[in-house]
Amino acid sequence: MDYMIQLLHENGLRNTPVRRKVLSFLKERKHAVSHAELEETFNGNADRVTLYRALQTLEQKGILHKVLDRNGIARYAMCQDSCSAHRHNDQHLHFHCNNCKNVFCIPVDDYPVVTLPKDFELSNIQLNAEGICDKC
Amino acid sequence: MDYMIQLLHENGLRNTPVRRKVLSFLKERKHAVSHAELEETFNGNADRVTLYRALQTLEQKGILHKVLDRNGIARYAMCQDSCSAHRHNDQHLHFHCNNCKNVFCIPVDDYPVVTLPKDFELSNIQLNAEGICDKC
DNA sequence: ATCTAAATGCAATCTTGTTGCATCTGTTTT
DNA sequence: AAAACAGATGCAACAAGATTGCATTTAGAT
Repeated sequence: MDYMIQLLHENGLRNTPVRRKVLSFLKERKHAVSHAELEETFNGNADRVTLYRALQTLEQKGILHKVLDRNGIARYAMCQDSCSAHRHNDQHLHFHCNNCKNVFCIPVDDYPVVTLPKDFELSNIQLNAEGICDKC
Repeated sequence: MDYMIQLLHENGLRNTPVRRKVLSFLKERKHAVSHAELEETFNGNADRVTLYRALQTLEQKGILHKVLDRNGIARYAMCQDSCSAHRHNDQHLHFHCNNCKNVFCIPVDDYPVVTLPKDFELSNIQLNAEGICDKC
């Protein structure tokens, strides 16, 4: 719990209940969580908008990782240490479970090397997989 | 133009103005197009909903390929010949231009092979790239 | 304890996409 | 060529995710 406070402080963010709770909730999960799920856990103790803004802020600071699920809905997960406000380390695979709809971040050893057509400038590559997760 | 009619006929779809126009428009483009863009080109001559339904139908028949852009918004492109109603050939990369937001389908030779954690069942993998396209 | 910028809560709004239903039209059949 | 019918369209209403404006509250600095 102390860690959350430090994390917020390091990033020049105020230590507020919503942010603390979002972080400690996501810390526990190994998969990316949607706004709706998060809102449920707050059980009416946080405004929808506040939650949206908290997630947005935490993502911009490089604390959370944002990934769109198969329906284009945003999900958030704790970043690896290697992420920062300026660069998210995307060198992992996002596994989308077709049953529970959860998104899992899975490390990948040999990331594919791709050559693009002329005049295409690459900034990063993402790998997405679809299937059924271990719990389903 | 005759080709569109044949294409619709082959798939047991009626030859309607909206479908024909959607197809001939997408035929010209080398990138995936959103509903909004498509609606613009119709200039008020097609209902929003009709357009949504046309795109949906064409995708279900394996004529169009659907891909979500960086904002979770659906974009459609003509499928390769290898696509069918039952199986979309996804063995290509989707390049998302950070400037014009267009999505390009780019063929890839060596598709990555990934090993997942225990009890994860893989059904398919997609490759997404981000950057700046040739025109931007 | 005071002060201020940052965070929150609420209402309103926007965008993407879907559903129900009455009407119209492409195609098939006679 | 006309009738018939399933399939396609248009309109209105709705739903979910997400954003914006603004007044109020609060964390943290002085």
